[in-house]
Amino acid sequence: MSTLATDFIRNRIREDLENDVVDGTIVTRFPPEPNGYLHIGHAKSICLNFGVAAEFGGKTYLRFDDTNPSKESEEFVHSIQEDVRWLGFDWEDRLTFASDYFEQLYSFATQLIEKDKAFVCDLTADEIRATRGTLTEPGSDSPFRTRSIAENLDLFRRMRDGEYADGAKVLRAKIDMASPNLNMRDPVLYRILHLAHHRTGDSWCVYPLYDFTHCICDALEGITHSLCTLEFEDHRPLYDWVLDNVSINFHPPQIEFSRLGLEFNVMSKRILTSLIDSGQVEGWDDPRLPTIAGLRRRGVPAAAIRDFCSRVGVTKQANLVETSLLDFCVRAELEDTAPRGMAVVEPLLVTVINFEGDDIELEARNHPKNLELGSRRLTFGRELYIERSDFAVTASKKQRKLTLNGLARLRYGFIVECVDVINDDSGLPIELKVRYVENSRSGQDTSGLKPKATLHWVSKANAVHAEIRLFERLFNVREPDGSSFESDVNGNSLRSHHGFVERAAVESKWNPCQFERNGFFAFDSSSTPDRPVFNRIVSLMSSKK
RNA sequence: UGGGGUGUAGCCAAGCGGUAAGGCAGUGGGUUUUGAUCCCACCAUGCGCAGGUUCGAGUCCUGCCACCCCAGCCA
Repeated sequence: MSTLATDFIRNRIREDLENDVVDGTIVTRFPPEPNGYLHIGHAKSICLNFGVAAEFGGKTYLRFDDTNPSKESEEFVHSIQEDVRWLGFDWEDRLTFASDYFEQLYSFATQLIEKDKAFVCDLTADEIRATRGTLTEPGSDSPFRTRSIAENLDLFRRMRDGEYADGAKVLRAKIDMASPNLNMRDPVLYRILHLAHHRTGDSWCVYPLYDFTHCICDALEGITHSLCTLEFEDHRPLYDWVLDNVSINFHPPQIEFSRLGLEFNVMSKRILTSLIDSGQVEGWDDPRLPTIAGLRRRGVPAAAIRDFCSRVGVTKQANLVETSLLDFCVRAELEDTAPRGMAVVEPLLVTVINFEGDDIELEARNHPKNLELGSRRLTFGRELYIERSDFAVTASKKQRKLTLNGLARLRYGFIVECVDVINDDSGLPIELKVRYVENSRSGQDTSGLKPKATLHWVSKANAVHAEIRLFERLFNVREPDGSSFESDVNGNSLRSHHGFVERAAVESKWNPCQFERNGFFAFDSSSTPDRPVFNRIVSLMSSKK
């Protein structure tokens, strides 16, 4: 976090500053389309754009690229702002919308017509596709390409005035139908869409396309470095063409970097949307999703996401980052600060048969090293719970478990010896009878006993019933493409348990916290005081074999 | 077989002609009442391949190969 990043973009900016190609202040922008929630791939771009500006004393705009009213909505502009803010970035007064510039955009389009650089085309979408040519063959000119400037001006005006139906006409740039770059084959600049826009309402029925809009907005806002992902590399000539042919005295350079790939995850908004629509997950904030809202609900700290993005770096190489790196960042962020408590996910009842009288109060540190986190009282009594998986009738020497006739230490409490196991009809243990060693109390142990296992536990008197949700990867393939949810989606990605959490963790509202030996947890948003729900953010690292 | 890109360890990623950073994962060891944390050590005679230039090449040149992106009136 503290080492300053040196990637090809920051190097470029440093050079531009030194060579005075920008005058002192660098300006970037994060330009999401409000047609979905943000995901961790967007976080990479957000961290880059806002991070770079902060590092070089510059400014960053949050600009919504809202040129397609058929897909966009106010819900998404709200969620996106919330997510960017939560990630820790501030656009101050630089919140803009491409739709703020619709009037200027329209007049720039008119300019293009006047310079004979654009024309109104009556071809249908299918006809345009058919005359675009292929990757290896040139396209052919539209029969409307030779319309007079005056006619084009008139027609474009009438498009705006609503005289034509959707799709009846488009405005096209007049470039080169034989260009090897398909984006340069007279690309469509404006289309007719009789659709209300979430910000401009019914003011417009013609909407500009990305290639025409984005570069102009960048120029108008004085963006000194327009950073985008690799798939726009082929659009750069068009980005430049538009700015070169319109009266704007500012021309940002477009610089492309590779998108983030995270194994066992999808970043595609299309696939994310279908996951939600098909009920595979609960919504955009499902804790199994790599969305910012999902990560936040799961309990992942924003700082961990920032750290992750910084560790991943910025290059032009296609990448598929392992989830272990994200897990590492989450653990690293929580290790020093998360209070420790104990929770039993799959409880097994334990009766301490030689325990009599009042419960004993024990003291437990809330963190093994960070003493500022203080300590809490634990009660030890006749009945308590341990983790089912911590008991086995017999176990190898390698395994650290409580066994029949074996010893184990209850963390911060006493050493116990299991003297009997009671099974249900199917042979599953339902209760353990143990004896505790009176002089083995933590901190004042004179028993001389050294059990291999230290177990987490919750005494019955101190236990709060809680739903505990454990997550696994949503997909069981490293690079899901969304083509087959049936085979690719992990049916076991959510396992909900009814367990017990020690009272202090619930009452003190530790969030996030660590349940020792189980992982880091956070309250789910569905949690209520009398029905706590915990999400496991990430398990602990384990060297167990 | 058009155009645009990218190839350095299992995964990221530095390197900008002077003899392969760092992180994650992994392995071995130490500390430890969380199989956690922390600490130490190990982990590319090798940089997609083949030639060439050079005293010297991951870095320069040539030729191959592989992979990614592009034929929306999406962004």
